[in-house]
Amino acid sequence: MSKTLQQKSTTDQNVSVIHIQPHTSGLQQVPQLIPDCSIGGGKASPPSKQARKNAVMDRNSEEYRQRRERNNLAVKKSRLKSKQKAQDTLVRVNQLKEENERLEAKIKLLTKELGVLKDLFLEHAHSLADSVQPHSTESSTAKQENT
Amino acid sequence: MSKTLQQKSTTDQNVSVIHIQPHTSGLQQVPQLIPDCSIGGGKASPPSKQARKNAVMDRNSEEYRQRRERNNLAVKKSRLKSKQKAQDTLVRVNQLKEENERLEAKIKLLTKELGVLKDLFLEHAHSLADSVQPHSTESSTAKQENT
DNA sequence: CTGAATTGCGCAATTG
DNA sequence: CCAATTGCGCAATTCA
Repeated sequence: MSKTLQQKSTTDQNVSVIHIQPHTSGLQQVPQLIPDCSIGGGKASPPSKQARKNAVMDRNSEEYRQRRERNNLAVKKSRLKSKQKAQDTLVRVNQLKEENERLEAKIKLLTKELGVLKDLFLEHAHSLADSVQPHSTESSTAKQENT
Repeated sequence: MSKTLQQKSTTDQNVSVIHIQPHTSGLQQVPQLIPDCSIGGGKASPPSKQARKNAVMDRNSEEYRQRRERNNLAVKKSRLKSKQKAQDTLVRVNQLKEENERLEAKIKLLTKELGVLKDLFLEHAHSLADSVQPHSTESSTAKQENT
């Protein structure tokens, strides 16, 4: 029942993996290094970031580590958010359930009240009928149920 | 808005990572190899599975690979289940919302009916009052609201 | 103890 | 380019 019993070191650095060839294995051979796609082309390649992406990017590169760390942070954030939302949904379900019970109770009450009033009405009707024609006790015993 | 555009290779094998020191880095130095904790001790170590666990377990070991594969499968299964449940919860929310609307509509209807009947009653009451004492039109105009 | 199920985490590909 | 998502595998734990 423990939820938070994992805490490697927060600052990563303990993973020390060496993804030889991370993913790209039998799918899309990433060009190991692209000399210079646009030598005298358009606007002169800004720094040289495009190269890094295609050149497997050193896993020791500071650039790389910074990116990874930022992404890890983003991932954590995203997952937290996701879990929060899920929990909120569960709460919502409970609220709706309660609301439902309240409504059903109210319906029950209203239905009961309605029944009482209708009965009273029938009695009155009978009284009136009796006072007009003191011998009719059969055609007015029907009741209505609303769905 | 595309959801499923990731498909490395399903059969793994493309990861080819080499977690030098997987997790245990600054937490609990796993003894690289335990000679024989209980040499002439208790009951003689059964087979040799205990060793494997403490001995970092070769990442090339078939034992290891099989375990990993099974776990990966279990993980996938578990996550699928988890997502399914989340989705079901969302569906549940919608069902409850609809149910709520139905109930509220019904309440509205019942309330209206009740109002009509009550009005009829008041009229009758007035009629009766008029026929008995033709000059009392103030003490019976109150209405009741149920909460 | 054993194997399946969960869970936190980091990686990489995508998406926005 | 950057942050947010998402599928995935690893390892530690928890369950059964």
